[in-house]
Amino acid sequence: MAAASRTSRPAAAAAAAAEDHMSSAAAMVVVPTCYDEEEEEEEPRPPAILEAPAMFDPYLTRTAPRGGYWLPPPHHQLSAVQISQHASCYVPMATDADEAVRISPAAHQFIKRKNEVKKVVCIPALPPTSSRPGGGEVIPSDLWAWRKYGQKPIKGSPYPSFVLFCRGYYRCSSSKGCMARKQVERSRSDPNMLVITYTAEHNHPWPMQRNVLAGYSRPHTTANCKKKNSSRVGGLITSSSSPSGNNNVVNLECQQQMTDDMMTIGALDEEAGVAMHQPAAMGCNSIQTADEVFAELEELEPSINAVSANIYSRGGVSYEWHKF
DNA sequence: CGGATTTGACCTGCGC
DNA sequence: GCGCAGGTCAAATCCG
Repeated sequence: MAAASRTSRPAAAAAAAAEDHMSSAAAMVVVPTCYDEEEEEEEPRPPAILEAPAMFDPYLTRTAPRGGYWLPPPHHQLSAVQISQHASCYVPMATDADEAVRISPAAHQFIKRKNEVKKVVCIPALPPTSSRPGGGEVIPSDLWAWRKYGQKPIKGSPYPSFVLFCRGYYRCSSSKGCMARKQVERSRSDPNMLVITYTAEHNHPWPMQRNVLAGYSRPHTTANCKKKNSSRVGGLITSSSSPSGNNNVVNLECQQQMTDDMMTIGALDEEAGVAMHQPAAMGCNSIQTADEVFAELEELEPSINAVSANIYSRGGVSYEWHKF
């Protein structure tokens, strides 16, 4: 990225390398050490290990004290979460306290633009499975309704033309005038890691009824997927270098939407491990498994599959993380 | 008809 | 001032 290349700051220089290790945080909830401009040259503080509150919800604004870790309850450990209280924070690795995860250069640039309070959440993008088909309703942890208002390809991403590597922009639609926003993107090094950046605060109480989740609840039905396929295929690709018109891309897009939805409803809900596995509830019931998606994707972009092949295991329950 | 997504265009901040 | 990249807007379109 140009912004990264233009800066000689150690933070920016280490950002990419640090991202490479994010995947290893897959079973930990982390609240990072705040990183101030004046502390740039300091070593990362050794984090304190705390016990997460029983109702810990990464999608809300709870944070641990400076330099602390949240150790999630066992049933949360399927979904990795990293939270930073400010986007300018360094996020210490969950599995390696000696090594800090730096925010991406892009985020760093954004921080310098707007001195806003942000919260960064990283979770693995798990594919849904049919382990609980048509299962009971899972009350979402994140009751906010988000409306997507933009999407941009991420500069510096290995394949910016793929929706998989685009950044989505969402604003709160629960209440008009609410300035809360979030950005959703994939980690560059680990496409299965989703980085969510929350900006601003909600200026209204939680919507207490599920039917207000308009932003989330719009079903991504097969019809919607088909719609994308038939009338918006071109829109799925933001660059001419992509294999437009290929159904594989549509499937990938559909899967990412499902992943976004999982984040929106709160993948770290008390039933996190289960909630992630409801294709029927999520709509788009013709979704492929991640393996299938990436297997087909290999035909389009062999390198992408090389990155992704080690992301999921069957059923999306266990993970093995590799660095490329 | 209301509310959602999509996406090209436009605006803004930053480094050189 | 210029160019680049991120962020936002708004028209088009779709869906229940």
